[in-house]
Amino acid sequence: MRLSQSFGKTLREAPAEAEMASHQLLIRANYIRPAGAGVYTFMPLGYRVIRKIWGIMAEEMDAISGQEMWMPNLHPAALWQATGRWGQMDVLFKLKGSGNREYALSATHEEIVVDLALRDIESHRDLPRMIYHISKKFRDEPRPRGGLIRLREFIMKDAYTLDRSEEALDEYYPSMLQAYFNIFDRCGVKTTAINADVGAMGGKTSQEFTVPHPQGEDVFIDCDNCDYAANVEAAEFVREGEKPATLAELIKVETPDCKTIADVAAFVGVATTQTLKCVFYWWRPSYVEKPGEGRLVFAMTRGDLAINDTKLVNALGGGFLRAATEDEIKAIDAVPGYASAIGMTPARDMASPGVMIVADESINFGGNYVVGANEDPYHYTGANLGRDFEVSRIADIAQADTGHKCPVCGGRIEAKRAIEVGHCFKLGTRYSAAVNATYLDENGQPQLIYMGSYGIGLDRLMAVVVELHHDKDGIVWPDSVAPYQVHLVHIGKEGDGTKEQAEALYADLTAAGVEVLYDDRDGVGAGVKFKDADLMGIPWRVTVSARSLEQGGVEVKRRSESERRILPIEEYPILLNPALLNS
RNA sequence: CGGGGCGUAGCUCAGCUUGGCAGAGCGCUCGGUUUGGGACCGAGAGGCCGCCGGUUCGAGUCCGGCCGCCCCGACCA
Repeated sequence: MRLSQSFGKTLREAPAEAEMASHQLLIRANYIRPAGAGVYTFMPLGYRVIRKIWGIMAEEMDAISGQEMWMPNLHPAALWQATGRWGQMDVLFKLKGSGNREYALSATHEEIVVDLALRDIESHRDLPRMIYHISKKFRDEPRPRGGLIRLREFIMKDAYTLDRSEEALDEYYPSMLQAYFNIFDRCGVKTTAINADVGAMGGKTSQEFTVPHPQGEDVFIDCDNCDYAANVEAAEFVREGEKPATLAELIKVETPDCKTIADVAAFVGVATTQTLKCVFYWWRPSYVEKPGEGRLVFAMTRGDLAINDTKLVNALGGGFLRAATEDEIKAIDAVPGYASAIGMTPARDMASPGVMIVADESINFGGNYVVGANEDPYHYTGANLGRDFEVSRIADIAQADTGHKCPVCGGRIEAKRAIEVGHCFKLGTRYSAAVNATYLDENGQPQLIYMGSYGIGLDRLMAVVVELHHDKDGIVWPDSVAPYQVHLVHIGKEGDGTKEQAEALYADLTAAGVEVLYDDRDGVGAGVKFKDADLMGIPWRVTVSARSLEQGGVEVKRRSESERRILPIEEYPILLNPALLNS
């Protein structure tokens, strides 16, 4: 490609709204252009990177028996209604065609795949199968961010497995995880696979591939001593603390202006571990709230810990939570800021009357707590579970955080931010059951198909590659995903013979199949060309100039290194295989 | 959806406090010089100052509403 003919140009300054390095550099270096919030055009260079990543993914998927196909992005509403997600997935873009036909834009493709399975999988002989495709996803994200990190329209590789049984799925699953590691390794991205909550995707297990990054939107827990790692939504930790040897007397004390745990602990003179924190939620079974549906949930944990909403939902067996309103809290005679379970009748389960009180395990690792008196402005001291109040159930609902004890080795864990680049789900029969997608087993009996789904965001991965591979001057692409291998730079003036040499080299390299970006621009200073080359980040820079020719050849420089060397012209065929230059 | 910030030339930004001719640098066009790290001289083009309404003799500037974009949070299938 001749730079003199390329569409678009590099920018000296990044648009003001770009904050992340990848966002700034990809725009400045002419890889992407914004069309709106979370919507980008891939310029010629950017599209070449996407195609490189695409190729790596296709190779790795094919290597584990994947079959590449191409699924639609316009989804008839009926498919989404069949799985129950039409009314549940809030980020689903919906649109109407003529005659009131309704469609969804592809937010994901489980619906398409399970419909295919329904039609085309008939016998156990048709299983197992692994299919995948790379195409656009559309999600009405409330807040796109970070350039290509979080988009409303993005490119995803998603693979789907169809198996006879859970065991068959379990057996295949590790090869998918390995393929994922291979893909990320080949792209120059070191990932950590962590156990994550499955969320509303359904299913039972999921592994999230993350890259630690300060501007990531995921928080995960990492042990500094062993390899335990998990998303905070699923991370376990060891509660520390002791029950008191003797129970103190329950005493009501006046605590003016003490609305927070820290206030109360300081006022009464105890550690926050000797307090109980109470948070009120409104639980409902479906995403869309319906009048008269749902109930209040009273969540409690030791005062030094925070409640994790996802863990709480899981402890309740599913559903959705929002913060309870003041009226809903008052309806059970609790006083916000001074609430406790004292005097309340806990519900036995979600269907029973009383107050649904869920306490974190941590309350068993302490006692003689300071708790609210359900009266403004009073607290009790010396409160103890069993003697002074009861709960509906005790579960793991507190969020793991930095400094907590590792559940595996007993070391200390740390909360870190990360960017999620891939996710593998064992879906089980969540979707096949919804549409009754079955196969006939050896005995002629219909059995539900076991599914798995496995996604990687290509554009997000591209951004992460840049986050990990750049310096002050620009991008430094790994060879594997670089849009071109050689950035050929011509410097010289009319009639000094340099142009002819550069043109000849360009022709030879191109004819030999080397991917060359050729800066043939006339009247552009050497400084500009070098700055652009650094910005664009192509692995090898080859300069043809009067100076290099005087020194006997062309100058070769690796983007990632500062060393430049002269390669004699007669040895130029070595450039036909740039990998040789590494030796 | 809550909090904060921003919207003026392709990009970065001044001008708004205190209403009075629409500005700079970079980029772009033309001519010339230059040619190893974002060069120089000269001449140009380029604007619904986000949109709508209000106040005013007069609004980029003041007031109200809306839209868009960015950041934090919520959400994140």
